[in-house]
Amino acid sequence: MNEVLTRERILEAAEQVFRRFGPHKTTVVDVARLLGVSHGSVYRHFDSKIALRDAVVEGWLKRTSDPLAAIATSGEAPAKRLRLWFSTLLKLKREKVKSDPELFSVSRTIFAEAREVVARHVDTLVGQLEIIIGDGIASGDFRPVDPRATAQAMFDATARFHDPAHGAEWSAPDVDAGFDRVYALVTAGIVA
Amino acid sequence: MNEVLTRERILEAAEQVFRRFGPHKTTVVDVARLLGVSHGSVYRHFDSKIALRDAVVEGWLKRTSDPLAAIATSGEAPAKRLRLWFSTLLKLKREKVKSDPELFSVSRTIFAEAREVVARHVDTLVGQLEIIIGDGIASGDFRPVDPRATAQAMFDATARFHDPAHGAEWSAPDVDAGFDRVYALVTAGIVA
DNA sequence: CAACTGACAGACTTGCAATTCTGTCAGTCG
DNA sequence: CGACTGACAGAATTGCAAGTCTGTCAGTTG
Repeated sequence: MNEVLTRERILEAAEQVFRRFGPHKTTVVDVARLLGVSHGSVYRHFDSKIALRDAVVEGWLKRTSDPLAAIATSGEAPAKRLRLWFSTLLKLKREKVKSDPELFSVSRTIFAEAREVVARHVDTLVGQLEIIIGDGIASGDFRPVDPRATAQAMFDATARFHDPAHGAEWSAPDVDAGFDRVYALVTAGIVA
Repeated sequence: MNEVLTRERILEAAEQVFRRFGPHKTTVVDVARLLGVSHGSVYRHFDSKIALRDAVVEGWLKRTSDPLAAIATSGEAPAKRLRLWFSTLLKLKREKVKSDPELFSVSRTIFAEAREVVARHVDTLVGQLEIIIGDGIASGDFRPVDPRATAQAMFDATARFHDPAHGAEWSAPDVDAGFDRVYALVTAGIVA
């Protein structure tokens, strides 16, 4: 209340309110109220409600990409690292559906609206895959494929198992078997 | 008007009205009116509006699976046949989004609500892929993989390019390149 | 008597008045 | 003078009254 109003404090409050009321019900006035300021003050730090929402989504997505970055740049053998990267991605995504299915289903809409932020996130993830594949080629574990194109293709090929658009299918009992089949197929194409 | 009222005539009329007013706006009374009967008569042939809608969608999906069946059982070389099958699948799906986005969007709703119709359709398609892959193994063009599991994996791996949940992404300019990358990756794993 | 109608109850949808929200900006405060 | 407020216009959303639809069934028709 009596501290300086910063971008960070607003983001923190916004996330708290998003979580409580859901992103669509949340108003700028709600966020301002939690901070004990008028909503006009929020507009000194964010150009629009959309800018604020995008910033919150960005932070939220970062919580997925950061642990994956650690895996991508670890010293683990590329084949093992690749498998761990994917299983962690699926684990993180599924935890999100389970822990808050309501927020997850709303997040699908939010993602569709915040295309740019999500595109950047996907780019980050594909970049991480590219590093693993590049390392695998260098070590001779993978065939000399184009790392960027292959990273993109692997990400797209596994979309059914990590894209929020398919979230409803993840509770089926045979999803794990389905992913294993796809993973076996796509890695069959790159292992030396 | 003066002919006997059959399931087929109702389906025909229903499809016509669906196409004209959009499936959400269409009422059972609209369908009955086009046939010159009361809506009560429609209920002699279909248990509910949902049953009628499902039957219409079933016929619609058949228009995708029938031409694909012809390709799957053609005498073409398996590798070429596989490629043709997929490019036809994508072409048909994209035509549907373009020519009738309203009807297309309802099929998305049906995915969540009445899974049975769609599940049967997907089973049919995977079965067709299985035939092509089986033929390819017999001819020595493909490695001796499990045809059913591989068919399922190929279908899942290409979901982003044919699953209605991703329909909005198909208008992007780089989708074709994206599909080519994924196709190259998954076939790299099976060609002998 | 089989094929059909149309009135009906309750579920669902629509339109729109009332309310609430966003984004601005002239004005206050320390 | 820079951080902040709050009244305001127009956009967006909500709630709910009025209207429409689904599914049924007793009654009509050829």
